[in-house]
Amino acid sequence: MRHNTRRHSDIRLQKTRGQRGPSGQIRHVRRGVRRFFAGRRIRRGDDKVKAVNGYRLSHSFPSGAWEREMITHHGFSQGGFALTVRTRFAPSPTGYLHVGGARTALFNWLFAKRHKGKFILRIEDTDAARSTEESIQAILDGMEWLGLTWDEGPFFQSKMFDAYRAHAKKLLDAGLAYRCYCAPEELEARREAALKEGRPPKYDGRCRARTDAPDKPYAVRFKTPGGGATSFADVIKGHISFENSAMEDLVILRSDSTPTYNFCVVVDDATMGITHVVRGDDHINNTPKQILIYRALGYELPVFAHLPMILGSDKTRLSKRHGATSVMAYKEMGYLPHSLVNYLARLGWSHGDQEIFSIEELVEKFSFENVGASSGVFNPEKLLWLNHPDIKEMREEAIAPLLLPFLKEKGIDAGGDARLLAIIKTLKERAKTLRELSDAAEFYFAGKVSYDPKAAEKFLTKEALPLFEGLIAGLSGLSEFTEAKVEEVFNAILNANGLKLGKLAQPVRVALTGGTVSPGIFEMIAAMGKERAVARLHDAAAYMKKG
RNA sequence: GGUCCUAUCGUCUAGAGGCCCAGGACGUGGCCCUCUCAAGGCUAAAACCCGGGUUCGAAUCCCGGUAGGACCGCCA
Repeated sequence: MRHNTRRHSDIRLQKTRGQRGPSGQIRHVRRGVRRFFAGRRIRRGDDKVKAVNGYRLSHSFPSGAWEREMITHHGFSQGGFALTVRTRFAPSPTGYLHVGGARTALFNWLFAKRHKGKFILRIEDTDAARSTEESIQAILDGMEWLGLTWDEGPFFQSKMFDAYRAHAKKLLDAGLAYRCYCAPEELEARREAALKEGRPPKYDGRCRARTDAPDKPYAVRFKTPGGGATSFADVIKGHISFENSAMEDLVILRSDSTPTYNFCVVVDDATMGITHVVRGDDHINNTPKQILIYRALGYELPVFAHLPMILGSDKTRLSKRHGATSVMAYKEMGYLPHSLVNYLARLGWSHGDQEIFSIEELVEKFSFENVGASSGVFNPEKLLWLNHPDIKEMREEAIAPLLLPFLKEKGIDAGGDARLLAIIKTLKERAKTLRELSDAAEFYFAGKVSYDPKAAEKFLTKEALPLFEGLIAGLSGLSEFTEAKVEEVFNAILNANGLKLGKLAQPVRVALTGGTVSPGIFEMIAAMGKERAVARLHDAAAYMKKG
């Protein structure tokens, strides 16, 4: 049953368990539950009071608002002492860092930075068969390129098996878990049969009451409570509740005694002191299981924030079909890390009408309150649009080292070229990516210009020959080869012949670049340098005479 | 099939019961500027999933549909 929770805005948080803060110390802050509930369609049960992440929601707050930040910053105040926010990114090393993972990492990072907390990197490599060294490196590279530096780690789950086993033993000893001797093949057969008959494919718990201990390999299963519900207040999605009866007794230790995901996550997040678990909303269904384990282990719950997924253009989960999904692929396409970060931040999060943010602004303004609950489509065109101002506003000195590898791919070694900065200056305003910039720069370095046939036919005509001769003479005579001086030479010729700039600029453009598209004619000539410009004009003049 | 999540222009979003016959941005069309191409400026087309309810008043709150997505492993 759904409630109009907005009307019940007299809701407060009370501490019900844990040691983090005395009850009754909740400040009133203006931006409270109204928005939280308004946009989130929070559901609440019929009962007036619900336990939520160790707090209770109840209808008694006199000020009529609820401290939203209390959930967001859960664990903040402890008798006046600030506890630091600790977030983590926990990828499994089975491939490269993709944009979805990068966004999850970014939001974790942003939240930690925003609250001067710690951001932790943890590699979830319990599946030895699928985890690879290359993947680990690829993820690290991607994070580093994006500037998502971590304060602790990387930690590897594969090195912490003892801790998981110890925790499992604790549950076993407490009677909160049990040994399951069912063979995997047997379970698989039962699952298929259940699916076939339309029954939920849930483990029937047949080993739960077992008192014998056969000399067979066994898995350890967690005892899920048969009744009741497990609910939590997600900072992004609102109140979420699951019936315990729908959950099965999940395996926490495999028969080879390696731990499983849902168990490791809890043990790690709890022992690493993670205060805010920020991850994709594909984990929502895992959350109640994890909460149950937290409780069984006697650990305090973190705050959960489930980010909506990133979809492809056809609104299905983003995958290679939709184009590049690897973060490093964007580096290779000539994007700047800031653009990707800016784009990813804006995909799901917003701050009024603002589109462009510096990293500092992002850190300053980020809040889960402004993260939308619905999934978003990855739009490469908008990312491209964002990259443009980044390149435009970057100093030539900063662009140069990034551009060199792209030029090198074309066989151009511009490292020692004194003209490089001037060349970049002419190009950067009109390049959306570094790759585009390197493409556009190619003509500057070419040994000989090859003319686009159509352009040559239209512009490199006999009529233009006298103008070229005048230009060659004028440019050759310049002692100072600057943009302004070049322009003076042009103007003199234009005035003497009563022509508009277009009449001269286009033929010259073809002569110098081979095509009809280039930076402004004066800046381009100046950047090219006298020697090369004059030589190309000579070549063009010779071509005109022939043809 | 079960569970959970979600729903405003093609896309990202603003929206906190009246400031909304819905604002911004990308993309698209037009015009201006102009030595080409971009950029820039102006401008146009373009959305509240449907049905009930609450209310003097609903994009907004409630209920029900519908649609999309995710998850249902001894994967993570």
